[in-house]
Amino acid sequence: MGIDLESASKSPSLGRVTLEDVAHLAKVSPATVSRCLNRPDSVNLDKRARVNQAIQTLGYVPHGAARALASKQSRMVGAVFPAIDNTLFGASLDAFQRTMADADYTVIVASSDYDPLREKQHVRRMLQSGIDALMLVGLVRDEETYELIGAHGIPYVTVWRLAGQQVHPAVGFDNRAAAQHLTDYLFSLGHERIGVLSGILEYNDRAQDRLAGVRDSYAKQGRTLADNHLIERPFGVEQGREMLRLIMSQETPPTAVVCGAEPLAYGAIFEAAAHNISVPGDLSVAAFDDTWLAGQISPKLTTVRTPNMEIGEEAAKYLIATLSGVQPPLPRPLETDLIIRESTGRPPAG
Amino acid sequence: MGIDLESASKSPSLGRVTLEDVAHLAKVSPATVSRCLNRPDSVNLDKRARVNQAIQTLGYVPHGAARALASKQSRMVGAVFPAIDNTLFGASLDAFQRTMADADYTVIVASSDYDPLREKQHVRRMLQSGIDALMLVGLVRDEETYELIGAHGIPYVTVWRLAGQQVHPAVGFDNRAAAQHLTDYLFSLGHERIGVLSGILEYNDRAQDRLAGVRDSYAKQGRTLADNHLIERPFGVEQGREMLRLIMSQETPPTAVVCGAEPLAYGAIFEAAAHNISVPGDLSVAAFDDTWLAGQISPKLTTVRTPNMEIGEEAAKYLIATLSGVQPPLPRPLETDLIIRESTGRPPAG
DNA sequence: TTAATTTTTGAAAGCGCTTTCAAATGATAA
DNA sequence: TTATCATTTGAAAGCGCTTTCAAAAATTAA
Repeated sequence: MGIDLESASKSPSLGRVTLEDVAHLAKVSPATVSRCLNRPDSVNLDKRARVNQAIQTLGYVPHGAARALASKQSRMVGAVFPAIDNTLFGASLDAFQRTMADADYTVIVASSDYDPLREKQHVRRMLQSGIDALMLVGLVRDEETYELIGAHGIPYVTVWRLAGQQVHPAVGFDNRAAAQHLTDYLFSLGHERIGVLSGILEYNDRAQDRLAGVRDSYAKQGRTLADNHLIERPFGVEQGREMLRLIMSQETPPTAVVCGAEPLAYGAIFEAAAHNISVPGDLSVAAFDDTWLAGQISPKLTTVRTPNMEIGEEAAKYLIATLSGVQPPLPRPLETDLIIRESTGRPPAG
Repeated sequence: MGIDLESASKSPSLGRVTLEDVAHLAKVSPATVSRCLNRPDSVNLDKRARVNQAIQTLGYVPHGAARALASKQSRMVGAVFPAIDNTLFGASLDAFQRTMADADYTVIVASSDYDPLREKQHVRRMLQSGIDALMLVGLVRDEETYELIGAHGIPYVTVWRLAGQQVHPAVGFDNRAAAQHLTDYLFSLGHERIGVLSGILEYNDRAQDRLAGVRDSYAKQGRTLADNHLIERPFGVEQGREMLRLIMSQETPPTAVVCGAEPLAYGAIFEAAAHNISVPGDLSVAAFDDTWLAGQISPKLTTVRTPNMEIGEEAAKYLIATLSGVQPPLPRPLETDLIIRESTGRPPAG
């Protein structure tokens, strides 16, 4: 059962160093050691010193599972993203993890591949691991996922969109308004046929919102988005190229396209170049995200800057506050900016 | 103390559902329920059915911390990357997480920002959380970090380079050989002055290896890399631009540059374009990574394809095997490919 | 100085599971 | 049928911590 003072020097790595070992060495009770770890102020100064000293010399590392079992909190939080191999969610995850680490939380991460069932699996697994809180992207998911979380009674937050009618706490921005604003701008340049290159809409409420925003803008013009001016494909440059080809081969092609995400826009721009379609001369291209490439590529991309890092950070802060007993105000919507660069302009004369 | 048969229906969410509750409902002992969870074959068929049924109706979710405490394994593994907000490590993380999830492991992730002290912090925290295994990038780190891991006796694996002299298990590829190969190619085109645009070398053995590879190639030519043809900056497009400006303003600028990572190369290409430096006419540009952009940008980038996903997957497999008692063979070096595209060519005539 | 409070401490009872060990059951051989 | 062995089962003892509760020590008031 652990080590005591003398044997410590003799057999340094004989089994795990426990809190009890520390207690022995420091000549206090285990309870006191525990207090030193959790509420140091509640213990006498010299005893605290002795304990810290003992911890030091023994190289004691608390046993998380034991703590979690006894205290009913693990100091672990979960985050499930649709994908984690891209800059977009990567930035959110990075900020989330940083903020959590600063508050001494560890983060478990998983990617759902835009699949609600897979997401549910991950949530279940995380719940089982004992997470204290959870971050999820968007609001649309398998109902059972919400039930699982509810049954465990842990706080959670959804990100990358606003709550809408829903009751779930949300940290994000108004995709719909942003899309409308962007489309309004395109209309204001004189465009009349504005196409949409969207990611897969199913299970992706952010994409749905953006499409709705475009439609709102159309409606304001007393127009409607032509069916053949909306194309839907998975996110990716290749897909962007393909979609551009498709949409430009319509009988009456659009003079501008709104892309649901930046890779799509890059694909569109590359493919346009390959077909001698001038951007923005013949076709305006706009998108969302404003990643590091947007301002570098030629033509520089007109795009809506989305608060990727802020989302991760604010979501973490919200959860941390909730966990520490503070009931934080519902997070305010984050801001987006329309960044007008070179890829958009007036429609061609003809 | 939990719920029993009748009260279950009356008060569904009154406290946590425990294994004991399941045992009651199924009319077996807790031990048997535990066996159903862990080694189902060791329990009688109809009893197993009763238990599963009970689990179902009660919505029982095992308590991870309790399991970890009793069984001495948490089914959690850790991964700390220098950064997680980029496609490169993102792809590794993604593959790692996927593979781990398939083996029913949960992954804790953190980013160290290329800072060994921060990395040590994260490792400590993860160890405390009770991870069963750990993945780390590169070999160079605070010695104490290795000691911590050693003291806990958990398996670990390092990635993104080969083990070299070191005794640490490593899943990766030979950065040095790849860099040499790339530089050889540039020399074979007739270049004589090949510059290097490197990431920060300190604490980044991958970057150091790549630089060494370039030097190897120089040595083969009986030449040496001029000091002012090596520039070192953090990874980023902006930095790439800056470095290109710097290196091209030397008295005798290089006719080719090897970039330590792709963002640097894009920066270089963009900045070259801005200064009417033709790529590859006036300057050849080559890099590492082969991300989604490399083949799309103009000029298409000559680059070394690195096995990002494979790394994550193989690292996970290695750890999973080790954890399941199989002593896996030390992982073999992964392959890289030199992908020659448009950004490299013969040096200018003059 | 002593009594009344407040603060600090330790003993002990769990937290929810796994796992040993021995008992009970079932299968097989004689 | 009975003896022998293999398979299933349950009782009980932890795993390493936290936390209540009551006792002890330190502080303040009287």
